[in-house]
Amino acid sequence: MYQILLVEDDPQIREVIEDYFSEKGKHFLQLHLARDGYEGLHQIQQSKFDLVLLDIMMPGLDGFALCREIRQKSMIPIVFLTAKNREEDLLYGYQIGCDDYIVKPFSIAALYAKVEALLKRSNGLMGANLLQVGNIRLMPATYEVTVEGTPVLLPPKEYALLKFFMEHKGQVLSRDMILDCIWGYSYTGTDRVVDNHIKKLRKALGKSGALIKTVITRGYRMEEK
Amino acid sequence: MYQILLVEDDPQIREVIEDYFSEKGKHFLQLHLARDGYEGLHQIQQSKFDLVLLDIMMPGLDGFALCREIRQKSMIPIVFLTAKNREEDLLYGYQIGCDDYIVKPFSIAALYAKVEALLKRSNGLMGANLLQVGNIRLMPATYEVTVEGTPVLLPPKEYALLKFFMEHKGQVLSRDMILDCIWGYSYTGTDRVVDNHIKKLRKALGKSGALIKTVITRGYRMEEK
DNA sequence: TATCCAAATGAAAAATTAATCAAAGGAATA
DNA sequence: TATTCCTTTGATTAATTTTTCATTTGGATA
Repeated sequence: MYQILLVEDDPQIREVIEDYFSEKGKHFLQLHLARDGYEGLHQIQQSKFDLVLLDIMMPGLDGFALCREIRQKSMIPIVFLTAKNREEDLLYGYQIGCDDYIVKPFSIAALYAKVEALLKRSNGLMGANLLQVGNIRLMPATYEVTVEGTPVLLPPKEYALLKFFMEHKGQVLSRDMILDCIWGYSYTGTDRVVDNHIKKLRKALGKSGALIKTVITRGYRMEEK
Repeated sequence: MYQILLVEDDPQIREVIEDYFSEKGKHFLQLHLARDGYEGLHQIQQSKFDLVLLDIMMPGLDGFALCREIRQKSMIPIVFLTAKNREEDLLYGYQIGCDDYIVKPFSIAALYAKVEALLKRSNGLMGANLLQVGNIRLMPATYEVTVEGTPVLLPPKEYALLKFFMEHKGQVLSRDMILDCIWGYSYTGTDRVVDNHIKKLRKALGKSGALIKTVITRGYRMEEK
């Protein structure tokens, strides 16, 4: 039984979603409600969820802030519910790691379908805190990495690098950012280190190493695929 | 020019942040330093700031106290810098009105990105985050460019050129102006470079390349539509 | 309209800049 | 101590930027 959390301040929307989900997904999922960001945060700290539906505009702690909070420690799928077609907001949402969004006024059926798809996708993968890109898999809990099913042993820096890339697949990551995040801001050496570790990582990943593309003058990017 | 105040007792962190911000944001923001809560409070009473970075743990007046103090009269964005993952602290931080926080040891790049995003958002400038002309779209945050939905990878100069045109669509931009803005005042070469990059850019944009018109003897202009 | 000149285009070579790679010394770890 | 890993270095390769120049286009003028 999947546990879903809906964080939404509009009681009417809460009710509509609850009705639909509890009917359609009664053998499949269970919807929990939070009336604002703080309540949502509290619930997330209390229990485990498989997916979170987040309204962006809420008094107090808004959807973005809550999303960042969640992303500090979890990769569970997050879907933003956003009023209006504010693409700028969505862009920001993607930057901080949202998985999808849906624009109000939306069709409940569409939302349900989205949720179902995300759950299936993350089933046994992300849900169990597992990162997957292409046929590279990384288990943060055990530090295990497999490529096409066969285990690959990575030294710490390469592992951290791979994890960082997988956590931010699709994004261009500058050498500066990589250095800050993996080496720490007190690191003073040259940024050729990054190149070299990228090289080693690509080699270690075999064919899948090609998923890490170089974006000249800007850094590197892992293909979403 | 945005005015940022950093209140932090650790000289090393102050220095690292100052260095990074004064380099990265030199055309954009100005960082002011305070060594403790009292100094911070004093500065805030003296001048206007657009954003405050607050260390939580400081001798004397701590970050929370200072935040409450600031919130008495101002809603400017406040970002906490907090050691360790002390969630109770953070929760309390949100309650007294902080906008975001970042956990030490943090990535300077991440902090910078956060600050930039908050400044833009609080200034309603976030809309300027997605440029669209015809069916060309450019996302400054991710360097992504799409034409009719399909991604186009542009080399740095071409990207900068396109961005410049999209930011000034409809205007005739002289080669001099383009050189000054993209190549910089110190560039001394010929202005045929512009022509050539225009040529490559048009080619890269396919049919949409025709949106960049040449205005003979005056320069180039991007059609608004 | 024909002619001329100035300006813009396009292709390709040259120069510059960035990324890759291998090797070796140093540091950390077992 | 032995081993593995990290970092630096510099040579090599790749990509991008700039220049050059022949060709084409546009606009003014006779």
